Amino acid sequence: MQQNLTREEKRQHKLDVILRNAAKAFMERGYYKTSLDDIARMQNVTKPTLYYYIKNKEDILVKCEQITCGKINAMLDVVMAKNVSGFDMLYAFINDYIKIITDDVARCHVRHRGQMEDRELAAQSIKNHKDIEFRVREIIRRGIKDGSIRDCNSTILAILLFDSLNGLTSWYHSGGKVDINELTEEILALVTKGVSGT
Amino acid sequence: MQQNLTREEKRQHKLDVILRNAAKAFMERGYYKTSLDDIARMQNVTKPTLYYYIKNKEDILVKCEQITCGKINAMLDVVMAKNVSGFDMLYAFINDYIKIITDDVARCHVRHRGQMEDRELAAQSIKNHKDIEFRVREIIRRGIKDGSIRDCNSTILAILLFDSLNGLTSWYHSGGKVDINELTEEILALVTKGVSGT
DNA sequence: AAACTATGTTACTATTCGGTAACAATATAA
DNA sequence: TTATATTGTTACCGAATAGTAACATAGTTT
Repeated sequence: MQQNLTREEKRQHKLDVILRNAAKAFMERGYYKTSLDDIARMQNVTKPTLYYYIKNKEDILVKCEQITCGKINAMLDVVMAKNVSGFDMLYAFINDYIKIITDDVARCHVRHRGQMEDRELAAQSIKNHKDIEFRVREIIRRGIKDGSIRDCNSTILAILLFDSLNGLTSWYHSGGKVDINELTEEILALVTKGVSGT
Repeated sequence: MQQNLTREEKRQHKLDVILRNAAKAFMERGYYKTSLDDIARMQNVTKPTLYYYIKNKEDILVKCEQITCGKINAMLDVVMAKNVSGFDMLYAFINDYIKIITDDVARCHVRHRGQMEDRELAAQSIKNHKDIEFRVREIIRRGIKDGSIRDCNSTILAILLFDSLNGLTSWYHSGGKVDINELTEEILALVTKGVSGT
């Protein structure tokens, strides 16, 4: 029992390392320019070993997605349960979302979302994101209803919001020059007030 | 002479068709999942024929970029020459930018910018975008100076702006459900006023 | 018409890479 | 200790595909 758990934990940990390294490489060199041999080398193992942890190359993307969507939905559960205005919910969501997606695994997911070659997997991937988008739209609708958010097309706003936040993944990476707190401040100010001068 | 021109025009036209078809395919199936044979088939020619018009596969991306950046810079020349406030310039830029990038060749450029395998080409590609970003930052700085734009970090604002606008390329395509004018309206309202309720 | 140039084809090469079969070693359990 | 499950390796296959060489044909010029 104790041994089984330890073994299972070791296994889980190795999978995490694989995903993290693969995600990082996919972001730096691109999915197709990163071979499974490359990824295996990072772990100091050989390619067939990877197949003990993943089903195939695409499965790496799927697993990155599951982890990331799980985090986002859990965060949304918390945020949407609060008894605050729609605007405050949206504010909290943006704040937390930035923290979640500035991570290699999440960045990898955002960049490759819906691009699996397997039709079913791609469809599922798109659905996962649509579900999240729908929940944010619900937040926006509540905000419009309670007057805390300007009356606008909630669908377009939700998409635009995700576009700008997800855009971060292509240039922001922890350890860079821009401080995440300043970045978050600027984004929240921009989303809240827009660019107009006083 | 007349014939030479016609021949040159025909050549240019064929290149345009190749770029347009390739760009569309790259957006739908992805760069690596679209083979040169696929692209050739769309023109009803064979792969080697393509090499009469392009240097290699990456050259398609380079040419899409040249066309698109050319358009954007020409537009910026016009917009920045106007004798109006920084805010009005930014407004005009956004309006025109949306029209430019909702086109397959431009979308292809945005999606593959800086991802060439050739180091030099990738560097040049990034520089091309940075130059444009710098010009927009200049617009923002002018707006902050003349008070028409809220005091903010112009670098971050420029990046965020491009992120949200470029994000359009991954979901908006002419002929879809969303009307480009309504989309533009919503974006301009969002950028201008933000999401806050009155 | 003849010479030349532009445009296109068929057939091939070289390489990369995802995935697998067969086998080896190590750890755990009985 | 012996049997079993887990984790890893070496060596290989098959398919895809970017790019090229050699050859064919149509259009243009003189």
